Amino acid sequence: MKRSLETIQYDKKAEALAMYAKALSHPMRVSILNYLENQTCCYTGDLVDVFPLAQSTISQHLKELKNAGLIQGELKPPKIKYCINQENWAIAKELFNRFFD
Amino acid sequence: MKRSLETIQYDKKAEALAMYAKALSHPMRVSILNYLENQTCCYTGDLVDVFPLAQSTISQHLKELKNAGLIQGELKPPKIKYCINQENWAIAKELFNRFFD
DNA sequence: AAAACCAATCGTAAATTTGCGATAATAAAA
DNA sequence: TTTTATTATCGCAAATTTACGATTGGTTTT
Repeated sequence: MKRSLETIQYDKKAEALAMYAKALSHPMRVSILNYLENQTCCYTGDLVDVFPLAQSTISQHLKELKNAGLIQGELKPPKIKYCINQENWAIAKELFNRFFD
Repeated sequence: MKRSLETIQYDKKAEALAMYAKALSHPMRVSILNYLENQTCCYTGDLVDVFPLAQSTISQHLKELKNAGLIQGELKPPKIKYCINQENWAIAKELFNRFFD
């Protein structure tokens, strides 16, 4: 896109909130997080069984959630166990709480 | 994108949360909402003065927030006064509250 | 060492998002 | 009625997102 030359500087909290919101902006990713909240943890394969999306697509969504810091993966060869990252989860929770007054 | 033929059916609340999250997924839109929370209401022109983005771009962001239901516009010719849509705001707040346990 | 298992990454394609300038639309004011 | 003020919309271009199948990369069995 034709961008302004200088990158716009936004408020740090606004940027952080937008970052987490972006991670939550797809129903599949919200569903994954809901699933994780109930199951405590899960493997990629569990999600592939539950949701009608290709394994590679689900893996991509997991990657985005991981990049946003909302989940973390633990090597449990040959599987990978994903859990919610409680620390960042709390940060996001606080951000949204404050945002919505 | 190459989509599955049948559209995937997600949980209604997951879809609603994702919809609101999408509206919040850009720092400019978060900034607009922060501004609106402090000022109660504002005109498009106010935002054009405050933020270094083209008027058309800001108008587009406002449109997205309106489509998501988070704000509403009141004709105040020749201006348009934007306010937070309290009803939907409360719904979104509740959704995020529940989501983050 | 070879085979099997599971998940990440690559390559690709289509859709969507973001941004801008230019133009249109609407209503008030002159 | 013409001009002015304000905001929305259009048309375009670049970037990003979403999705898939195919391939690769680690580990563990065999």
